[in-house]
Amino acid sequence: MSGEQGDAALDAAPNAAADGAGAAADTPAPRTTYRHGDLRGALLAAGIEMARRGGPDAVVLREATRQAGVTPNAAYRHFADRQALLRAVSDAAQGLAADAMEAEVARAAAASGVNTADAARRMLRAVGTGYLAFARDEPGLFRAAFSVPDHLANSMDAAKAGTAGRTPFQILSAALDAWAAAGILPPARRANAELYAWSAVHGLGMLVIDGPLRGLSAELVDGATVRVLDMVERGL
Amino acid sequence: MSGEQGDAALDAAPNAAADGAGAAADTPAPRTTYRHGDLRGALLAAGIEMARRGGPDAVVLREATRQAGVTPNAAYRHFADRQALLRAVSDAAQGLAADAMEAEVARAAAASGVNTADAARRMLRAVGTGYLAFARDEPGLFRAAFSVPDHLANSMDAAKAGTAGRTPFQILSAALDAWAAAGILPPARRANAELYAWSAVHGLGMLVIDGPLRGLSAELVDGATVRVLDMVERGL
DNA sequence: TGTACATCAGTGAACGCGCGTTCACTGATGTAC
DNA sequence: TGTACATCAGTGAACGCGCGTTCACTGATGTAC
Repeated sequence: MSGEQGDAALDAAPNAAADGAGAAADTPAPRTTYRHGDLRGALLAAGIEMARRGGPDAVVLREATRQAGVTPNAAYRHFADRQALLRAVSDAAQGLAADAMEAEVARAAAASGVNTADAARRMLRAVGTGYLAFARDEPGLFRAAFSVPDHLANSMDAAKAGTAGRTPFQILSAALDAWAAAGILPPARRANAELYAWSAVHGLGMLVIDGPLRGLSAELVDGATVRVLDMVERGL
Repeated sequence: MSGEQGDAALDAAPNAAADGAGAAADTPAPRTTYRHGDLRGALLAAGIEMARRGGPDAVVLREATRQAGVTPNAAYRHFADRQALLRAVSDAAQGLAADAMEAEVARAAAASGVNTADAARRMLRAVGTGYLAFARDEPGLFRAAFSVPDHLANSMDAAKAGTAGRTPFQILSAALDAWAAAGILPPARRANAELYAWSAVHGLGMLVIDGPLRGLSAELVDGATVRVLDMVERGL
């Protein structure tokens, strides 16, 4: 399940995944070879692109094969069914979210001073900022990553099971560990703190891209981002 | 748009909407009269029931007419198209969410003492608790209420426009007004406070019913609810 | 170095399905005179 | 009080669509000898 996160689509920078994983992605340029070469990658890339444009519901198996220049049923050599493709897309989208978060964390780390507590606080804010930047920049992928019904294990179980990989949940956990290490989060409050912090930023993201606050002005969303992070910082 | 909130389905208690608004709802009991009597209500009730079971995507026009014991195109006498039905369902679901929140608020008010600040705090917690109870009890309706893409105006604009009706947003606003009145929320912080509080509870709801924290144990969710509300209370 | 053969990625055609929506219509209703 | 008629809620049939999935197949690959 999250083992699929190691795919080519994920190792590249956020945008590279869509326009180049494998061979022919969106252009149905007729193959010259009988074998496709990287059909799985092409289907995944097409799926990611569809999710980008329309969220998880827009991921259509047949359309993915069309974009890959292949017969519909060829997909079944690589994915058991549509659900399986969707899960792979969701995992990839989570990986892209993680990219965005890590990029923000790296930026914050570069600007940080020596004070550990300060650095920890900055890191957590960066995690939230990156998460929300991803939600706003890529609402379709955001929903594909974090709103896929019957996607198997939940993040906490996966993390406990020790599944490797740099998931959004694990990045958040690391930031909270840093808080604990810096002494600004008492051990008693460390437990499940992921849930509370995540809830706040996730809620803002969903309300703004898909919910009753859709269409809120960019300024208000910017302000809300800062204020929600303030609230988390004070409230933890 | 939110003018549709005055429908019969909404004036009743949460569950009454589904099993009794209009005449024949889920049982396709053959009509005796040529006219249906309350086809609009029956279609809406059927739509609500479908949303309850499977969220907004499960709202199917044809199925609604089937449940109402009517020809597919008869629906077009009452709804311009599927979107219009979905919007009505979404409005109704928001009304049911408001019911759940108000019920919780009433309970809290009954238990409150004389201290205004305390009462305001309790009220806000009740708003959040009711909201999350609704999310957990009726995940399908919750998503129909708060996750319908291209549902027209956003809640803030609707509230500013003075649209009447007791929407979740307005209930939350009232609770925050009570905070301001009680002097526990400085005027400078009152602005847009809805966004921050709503984000936190909405995020928890979405993560838990539809997101990567799906399947979290009830105990953990209970605990998270309390802690998220603590966080909001401290953080505002 | 050459050949037989197992493997399996992709083909081609078709399936059943259910959807939203449109057409020209018919039947019951209730209002005007 | 009775009748003509406009209104409009519902019928019946059909449309085009695109989906996911299955079937029996064929063609290229690469490995074993």
